[in-house]
Amino acid sequence: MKKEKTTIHDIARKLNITASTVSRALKDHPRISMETKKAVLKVAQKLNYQPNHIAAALRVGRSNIIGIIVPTADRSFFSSVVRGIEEIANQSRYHVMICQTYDNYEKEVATVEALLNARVDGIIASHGKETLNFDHFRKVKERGIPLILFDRSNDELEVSHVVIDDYLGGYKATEHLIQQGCRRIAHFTNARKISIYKERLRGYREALLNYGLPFSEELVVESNLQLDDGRNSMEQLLKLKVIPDAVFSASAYGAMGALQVLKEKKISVPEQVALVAFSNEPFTSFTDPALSTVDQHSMRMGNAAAQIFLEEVTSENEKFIPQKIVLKPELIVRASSLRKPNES
Amino acid sequence: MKKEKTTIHDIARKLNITASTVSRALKDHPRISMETKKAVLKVAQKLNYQPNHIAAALRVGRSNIIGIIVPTADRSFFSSVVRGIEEIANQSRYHVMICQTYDNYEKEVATVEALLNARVDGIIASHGKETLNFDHFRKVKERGIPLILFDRSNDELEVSHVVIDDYLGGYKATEHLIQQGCRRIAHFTNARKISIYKERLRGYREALLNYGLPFSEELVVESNLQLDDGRNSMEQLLKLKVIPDAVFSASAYGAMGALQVLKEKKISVPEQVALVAFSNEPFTSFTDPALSTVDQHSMRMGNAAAQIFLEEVTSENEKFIPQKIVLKPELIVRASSLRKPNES
DNA sequence: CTAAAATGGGCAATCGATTGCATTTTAGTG
DNA sequence: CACTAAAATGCAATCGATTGCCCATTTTAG
Repeated sequence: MKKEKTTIHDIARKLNITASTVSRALKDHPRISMETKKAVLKVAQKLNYQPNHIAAALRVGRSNIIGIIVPTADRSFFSSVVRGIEEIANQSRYHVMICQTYDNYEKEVATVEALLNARVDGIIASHGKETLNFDHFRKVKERGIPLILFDRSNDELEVSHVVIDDYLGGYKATEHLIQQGCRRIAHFTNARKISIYKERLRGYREALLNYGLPFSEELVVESNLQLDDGRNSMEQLLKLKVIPDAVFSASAYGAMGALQVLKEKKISVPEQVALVAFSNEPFTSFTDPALSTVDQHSMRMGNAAAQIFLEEVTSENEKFIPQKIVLKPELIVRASSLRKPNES
Repeated sequence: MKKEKTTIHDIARKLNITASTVSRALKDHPRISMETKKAVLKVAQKLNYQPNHIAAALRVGRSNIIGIIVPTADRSFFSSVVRGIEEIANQSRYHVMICQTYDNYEKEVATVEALLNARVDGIIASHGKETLNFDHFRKVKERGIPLILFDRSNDELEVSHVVIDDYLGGYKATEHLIQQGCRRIAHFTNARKISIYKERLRGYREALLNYGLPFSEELVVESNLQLDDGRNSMEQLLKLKVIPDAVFSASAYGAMGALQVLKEKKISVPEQVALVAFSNEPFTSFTDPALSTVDQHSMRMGNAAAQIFLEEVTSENEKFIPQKIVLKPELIVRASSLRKPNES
């Protein structure tokens, strides 16, 4: 394999000018004549010149890469956020580098380290469920590089973040169930008390309260919210003296598990037990009945995060005041919670 | 924001030695005494030294980054492959940079360019559906950097690739349906004739032939294989004088669309129409009935691709002979095609 | 017709780590 | 104690692009 690497020096030599001129010509610097620019461009073309961004990055101290850290890229929510980020970032000639932590704390710390060493210009992250210690993120700020958290976030950290109003989402979901006539609504929440789940729970609780319904501990089931957890939680609920007439799950997978169990036991959904889930994953519209969900406007979340990054990176020198953007979630009503079709 | 950047020179100064020694000490070079190494490590720690990989990359000409190009990261198949790649790559201190093309040709070309300029050490890619011209990939090889294609690939290109035996997958799926008693099996294929779909179709055809069933053009429906396409294709099939008693869809989403239509029309699955789909996306086990699928061993595919990369990158100088790895797909039988439960 | 301004480029340092080769230090041997 | 091999470290060039500052022509203005 021949790796004929063309550099600006090669171009310069060919034209009997210096590398500086070539560099400027390529960047359309005003101090270079049209003639020279054209000549340079032509030779660059002929020699198949490819700029070495590494060299440039070293010199100017910027890599034009945004590091993105997500627990996993295969959840529609996260990949949509990434897409939202790319949409904005690409317009400003930034590229993204996506890293997955698989919700593993060590891997998350290592990833931050790696991105820092790769000299990314900023990091947009959603931390894992295990993450309780945020020193690694603090380090990012100390190094003076923009950090934006999304979805899952942490208030102690003085960084920008864009989240959705989990409280409102929880409230809306619960209120909807109440309006559908449900009176004994259960809730699946995460055992790990990260804020998004606490907020969803709070919304659930407030809604009950507002509508004069009792809040009952036995109806709140903690788990990891995966499919099997949802199954177990549902089975647990079915053992109660009085079973619930609705379940609001803080995750789509959890709701899916519940749905499976209900179908296996021939309990009709939504007539006997109505279901609403957080996270509008695509598969939720494929189930039978289709799951009502709380949509998180993931794409918009990515847009917002990227936008903040751009602002933050340009206002570099001055002290940037961390921004906090809270998006409103949207309730998407599908068959799993629709008891009165006319009200839709 | 203070960006106190510690370099090896700072460490050197502190210890009255040279940067070379520090560099070697940090890399555990045998020519450096234990004492010095310890001292360097200590100071590095104290000064919170973070190596600048960009500088190193410029010098040694390697970035230790593998670029991954996928149409979209939010399909379970692709994200599993990525995970498989990471698994292997991380062990050898490589990081991955995931880029999505959204099946857009221009974006794919631009992405290759960007990765090349970012000086990645290798590219592992699955090209988009639109891609017919492979010059951008050819360029990668010309630059002497390893390129491995997976899943979707192209024979003209003399590069390594790891694919599954789409033919076998198509054959197995069809054979299974025949064994379940189906005699009039339809097939959803992609309108764009990329090889994976051609192979699946070929497998379907061979199976019919082998079992003495007629191949009928009217039973092969071309589309883009998304959810709505599946719906349309199914509706089209239902208009035939004699409707099929099974559908083998080349994509999971296509099968999902068909399933929806069948349920809406109260046509029982699998009794009246059995279904099998390619791609074992997680949601396929959530549907009702659960979809039988052909699993592509995505994680293993990623492992293999990364493995090839490593081999290729180490045998750098000698001419590397492109490897071709073909994985065997696995048929996962679920309710959507199980007419005789006992045979499972 | 001349000084000042504009125009077009060149020089050389720089970014931070790496590495072949040279040099110094240490240890070992007779 | 001198001498040499081995061990430990220093020197300086290098990777490729960028950029502040300086220099030489031209052009413009007065």
